[in-house]
Amino acid sequence: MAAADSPSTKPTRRRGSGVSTVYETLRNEIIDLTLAPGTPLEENQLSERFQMSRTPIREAILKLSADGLVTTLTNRSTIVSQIDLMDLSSYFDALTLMYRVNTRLAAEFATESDWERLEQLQAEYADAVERGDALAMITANREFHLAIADAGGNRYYRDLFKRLLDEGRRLLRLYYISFNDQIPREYSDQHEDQIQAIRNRDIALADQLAREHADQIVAQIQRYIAQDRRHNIPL
Amino acid sequence: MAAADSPSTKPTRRRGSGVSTVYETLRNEIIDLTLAPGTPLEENQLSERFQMSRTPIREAILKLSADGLVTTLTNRSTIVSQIDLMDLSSYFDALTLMYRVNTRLAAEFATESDWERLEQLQAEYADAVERGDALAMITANREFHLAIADAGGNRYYRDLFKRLLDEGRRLLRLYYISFNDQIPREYSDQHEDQIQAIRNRDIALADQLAREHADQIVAQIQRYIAQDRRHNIPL
DNA sequence: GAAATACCTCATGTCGACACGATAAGCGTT
DNA sequence: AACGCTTATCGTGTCGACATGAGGTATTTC
Repeated sequence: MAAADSPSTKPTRRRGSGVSTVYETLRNEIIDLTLAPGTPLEENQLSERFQMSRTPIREAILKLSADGLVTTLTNRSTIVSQIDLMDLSSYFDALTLMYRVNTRLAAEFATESDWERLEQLQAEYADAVERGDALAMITANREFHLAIADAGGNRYYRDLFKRLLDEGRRLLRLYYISFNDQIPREYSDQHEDQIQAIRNRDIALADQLAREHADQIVAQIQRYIAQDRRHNIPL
Repeated sequence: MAAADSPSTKPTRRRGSGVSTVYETLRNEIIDLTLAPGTPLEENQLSERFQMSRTPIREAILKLSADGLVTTLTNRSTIVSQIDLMDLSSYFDALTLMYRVNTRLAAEFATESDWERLEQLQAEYADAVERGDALAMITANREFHLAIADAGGNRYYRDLFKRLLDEGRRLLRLYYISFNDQIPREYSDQHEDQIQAIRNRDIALADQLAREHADQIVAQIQRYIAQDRRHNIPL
């Protein structure tokens, strides 16, 4: 029964791997702006690209849809979700709040191993800053903040924070572009201060730092967008 | 081409309706505890029940999984998610915070039409309380609070709030059971006070009321669970 | 020449079937 | 009799094909 006649035609990836492969690949491409907002995702095309049937593709797209990363028009193609500038204030508001509550919880509940993980991730971040590697910065930054959320231990806050960081990674990209991929040293140092506050279980200070950190990022992005918009005003 | 030979064999629901039908049906059954936590969901069985292929079933289950309502074990059956009592404090914490921020935003930004909608929903809620109809209470209560979130206008807060209300509807069920499906009048009145605070744009008061409302529900559920647990202590 | 209409194209929604993995059962061995 | 191995069974993961509905296009009419 083992019709192993043509092993070449069967790369036979592991059984349940199809969906997650497609999901993670597309997710990264969307977040890194490799796939621009508005880009249509055709199942057939993806099917050919990933060398698998439409079924896993479909399920991956469904997951992306649940994450809000793609928008699916019924009976019509699904496209990469737009970054809508209308909701920016909502976004910044939520991001700031999640920064704060997660940092507060981390200051309250983080354990020694959490501290170590934070310092390790911060080291990676600092290294990326040193090298001027924007992609690495974004990744490390995300990991750093997610680690804070993990240390805080609230699943719901963590999930929303993750969503905000992911959905906003496209915005964050703007943030780094606005510095020409060179983050001033002081911004990186903010992370260090946060770690210290968390270690000292100084909830008030941690909250304050988180708030400042968020405000700073928000202000920077807003400045960039305002500037960018000026160029796009149609006359 | 129109092979309408056997119209009886083709009830032919509308094209894209399959997934959402299954999704909403199962979702309600899970939330109403008709499907107890741990119940396995077999695709074949559901396929037969809903009279459609496994594909739409599969996609519906995937959406439920994204909502955290079901847990899928790879290559193994998917089951209705457990209500894990470990995360209760996280849950209550997040619920309280979402109560507060959404109510604050509503107090700040709600328009006249929002007020009207709130009063209408509150009337429905009061009516359900009057009749002692627990299911209607839960539904109306959910609608009421979601309306507040809508009035607040922050998509991210709204979505998390919705998730909390849904995921917690199973818990909320306990809340109502603890009153024997009879909500004391004063709790219902809290809604009225909230509407007033929102209308008066009294953010501080709205926040205070939201906090008290949430605290109250949390305390009640915790009391119920503590009581319930005492019976289950194994010796 | 412009608008409305009918047709055509094509991506999605749905279907039935097959393959693989994992558990459960049956068998043989020590 | 207990343990390990082989085999049966079941459900998921994946596949290719068909049906359907929504745009786009060409044609026709005013």
